[in-house]
Amino acid sequence: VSSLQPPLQRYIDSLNRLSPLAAEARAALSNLTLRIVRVQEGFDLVREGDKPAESCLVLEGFVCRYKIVAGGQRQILSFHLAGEVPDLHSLHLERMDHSIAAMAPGRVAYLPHGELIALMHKFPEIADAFWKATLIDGAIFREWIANLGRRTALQRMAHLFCEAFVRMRHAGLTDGQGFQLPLTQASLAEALGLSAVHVNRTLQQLRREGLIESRGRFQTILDWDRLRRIGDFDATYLHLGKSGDHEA
Amino acid sequence: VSSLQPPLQRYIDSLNRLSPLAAEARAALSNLTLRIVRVQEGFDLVREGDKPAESCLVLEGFVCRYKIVAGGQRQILSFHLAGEVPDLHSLHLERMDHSIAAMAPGRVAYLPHGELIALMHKFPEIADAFWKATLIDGAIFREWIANLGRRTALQRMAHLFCEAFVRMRHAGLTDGQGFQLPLTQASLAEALGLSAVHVNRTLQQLRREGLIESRGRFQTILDWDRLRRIGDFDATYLHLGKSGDHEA
DNA sequence: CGTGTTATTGACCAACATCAAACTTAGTGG
DNA sequence: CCACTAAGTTTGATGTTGGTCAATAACACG
Repeated sequence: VSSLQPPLQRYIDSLNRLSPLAAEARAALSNLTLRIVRVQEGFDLVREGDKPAESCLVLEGFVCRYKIVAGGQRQILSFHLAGEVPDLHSLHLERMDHSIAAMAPGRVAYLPHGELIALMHKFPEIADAFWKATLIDGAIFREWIANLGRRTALQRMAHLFCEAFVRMRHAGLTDGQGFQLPLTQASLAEALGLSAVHVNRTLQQLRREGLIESRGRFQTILDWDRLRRIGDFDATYLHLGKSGDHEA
Repeated sequence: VSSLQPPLQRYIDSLNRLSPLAAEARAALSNLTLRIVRVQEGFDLVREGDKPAESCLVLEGFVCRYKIVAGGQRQILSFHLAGEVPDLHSLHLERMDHSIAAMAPGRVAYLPHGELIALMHKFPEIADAFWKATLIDGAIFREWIANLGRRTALQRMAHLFCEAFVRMRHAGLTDGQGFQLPLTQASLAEALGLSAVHVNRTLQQLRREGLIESRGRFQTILDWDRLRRIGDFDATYLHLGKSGDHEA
């Protein structure tokens, strides 16, 4: 429907970094049919139990995957920026085992599975890149398991800020040491396995210690090196290539 | 090197269930070169930081993936039975972001990446099955994130027992409601993000309430239905096909 | 300006960790 | 077959982290 969606271009570039794509492959990707939807904060792009026939590319905004557990509480599983496809796995896994929600107003493009599959058959490099993208997803999940299982609140939060910063910087969404994190403290709590109150206190501690600064939802990292050490953060698991680490 | 390794056969069967394989594809898989290694408990099959040129198939025993965090503590990320390949992802992710260790004496077969890649080129169904296997891995990680983030010690443990039981039953490793779980309470603690002492107490609670029975490392599930409810367990995420749920 | 959401604070509580010791079990060598 | 040992399990006492509840303050938006 549309050409020249910059986030689609970013997605193609990121695939190309994972597995070099021929020019025709890139062209074919940029001609995918996009069903574009504008989303409000809180809108579920996909729901647990669905059997989707499309995957979604985030065009604008900020998206998370989550599960609801017994007591009705929510656990956030991952965050996704513009230019990412959070549910590529639904190509192969019929039924969604979690939901995907917008954390901020934005736009997403649904990509038909049929076309994606056709592209993979035609261009094996695309299949490789898709697979590799889902593997990196898995690597991030593993790091989150370690984060939730073995780190204190302060460490977890520091780690999350490090991951957010590195990923946003890689996507060109940072402004120096600052970046927009469109999350309420309650959502942060759902990602970190903490209560909202404790998130508030932990955040204050990070600020008190001069590690970060918050101006509304805009966060600035004041002492990257110490933040990284506290959060026990090592960007290897993001598999971003050379730019894995960071100089303040 | 060897023919007729039953665990290899089981692995091929499980791939075949994920994506139907032609007879020649199955034959080709069964002719893979196997570098068989006998492992002691505690042995690292693969180490974080490695750039492996092989993936490993568990032939016998019980294996886990883990990460070491800042304080030197270990977080277990997943368990793997005989007939599973815990590090298929290393086909595409150059550097290991975690380690894999034997939790019990056993045997593993290392499969050369080169041969696996050749098979994927020759038989696209194999590539599909491999990919899908790694996606299921990811689904299990997601459930573990929810488990660690939002459930109490008792719920987590119940959930882990449910997952272990269902997976083992699916692999034909159960004896009625019983199964061998070759884990110390300390390892259980490393999987559940708890202390060993608290694992002990929680285990006692499960026993006191008539949910499970432990005879050494042999566990018997006494009240599946209640255990499942307590652990908030729904086998969908295991993507095992029809036999997802269970009748006591 | 209201009005609803989000952030912050305080008081109190529960879950789980830590430490240290005793007890049990499974191996091992004599 | 027994004694010895090391690993794993169990227990008790105590400490800490983080949760819960409830109220207030700060924003954001129409």
